[in-house]
Amino acid sequence: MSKKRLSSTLRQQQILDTTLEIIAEKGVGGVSTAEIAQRVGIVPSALYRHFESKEALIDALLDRTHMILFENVRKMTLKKSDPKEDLKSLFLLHLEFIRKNPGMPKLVFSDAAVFGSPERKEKVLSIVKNYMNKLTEIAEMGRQEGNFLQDILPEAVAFSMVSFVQYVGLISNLSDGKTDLGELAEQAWGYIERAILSDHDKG
Amino acid sequence: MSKKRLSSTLRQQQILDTTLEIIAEKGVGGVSTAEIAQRVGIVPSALYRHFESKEALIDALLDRTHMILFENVRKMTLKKSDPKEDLKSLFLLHLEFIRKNPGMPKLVFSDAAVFGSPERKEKVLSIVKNYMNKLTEIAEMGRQEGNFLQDILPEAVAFSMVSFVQYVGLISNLSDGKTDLGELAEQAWGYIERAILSDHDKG
DNA sequence: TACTTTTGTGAAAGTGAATTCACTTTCATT
DNA sequence: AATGAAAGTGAATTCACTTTCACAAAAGTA
Repeated sequence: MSKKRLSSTLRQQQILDTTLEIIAEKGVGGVSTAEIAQRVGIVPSALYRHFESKEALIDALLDRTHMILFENVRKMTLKKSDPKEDLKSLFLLHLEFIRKNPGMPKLVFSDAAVFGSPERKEKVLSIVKNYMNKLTEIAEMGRQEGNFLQDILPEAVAFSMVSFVQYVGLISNLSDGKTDLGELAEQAWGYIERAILSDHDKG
Repeated sequence: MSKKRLSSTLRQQQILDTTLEIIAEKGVGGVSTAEIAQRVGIVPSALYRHFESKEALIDALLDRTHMILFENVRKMTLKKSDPKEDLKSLFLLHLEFIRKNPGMPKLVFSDAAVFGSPERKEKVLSIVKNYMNKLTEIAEMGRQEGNFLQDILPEAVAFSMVSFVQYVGLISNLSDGKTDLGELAEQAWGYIERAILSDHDKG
């Protein structure tokens, strides 16, 4: 009933936000125009003033997610103090991010992404690759600048991070938040650390 | 047209096989009674002679998958010759298995599993836990019997294996089989190996 | 062969969801 | 205030499913 009118650009962002929220709760498959509209406070058909179709909406969300993700990872840098702690804090930043934005990994790793149209898959693949490249780059920088990380495998950092996100996502979804993410992360980090850090970095 | 009648137990297995095939291609969300029936060579409504509903069919498939997976992992054992090679061959067995049964990880890690009913999630969680426990057990045995694997972290093996499956699955799906799984596995193994094997095992 | 049970068929009913469209309301601009 | 464009509404449409049901055909059994 609230005849609040919003400019299209604002409404669009609001719709995308809401959709990501629903994805966080129910996954991409759980998204319906009816629910988006209801949460936004408009009627389903009104969505079509802002997006051509539901698929286009998801694509737009993917694009926006790509940007945000890229922005976020761009800001991450190693502080080259204690390289080991540094790397760990990178992981924790990561964890913090997916905690605050639980919809993003669920969108990127969703069935809709994996089994979508070729264009959709292309899009998702480029997100993942881009992301991993950026992470690899960070690790590479850390290796060059720090005098401790000589034996690091930059690709291993990227690989581990992505695996990490997937794994944490899986477990926390399945166990309905009953699992302590912090603890899970600590544990996972323990394994990952060994893969990333070289012998003399460990002791 | 083919008025071939099959006993229910046979038909049931055939239906489950076909469904898993479709899942491998299109994901759980891509499964329809129409397509199952068509591939099996019967009419959609005939499916209801064998399963109460489509959901029940997926549940049955999950149960069967649980059994097969458990059987498979039960057969895996370390041969305690060269522990490093041994562990690697365990990974390769694993890879081989998911290559031959691409539907299984896609079913277990699907949105339908992750966002399904509480019972469904319970079921999937027990599959994953069971599986990881078994893997942990194997690694533990390897550590006790072999005289090289003293510094192994059994849980790290399980963790790495699951991450591995997820990661390989993701990349191979997204890149449409254009990625060489063998190569990807080699690379991933390189990272994982470092996480699992202790210092003196590496050299 | 006759009878019963089981499996398969085809049409139809029921569902839920995306999308279209003619119409209305709001807002900015003049 | 008048006008036009943009945003919102509600009803209707379409579509792809799943599921039900009465009937037919096959297999098993006596």
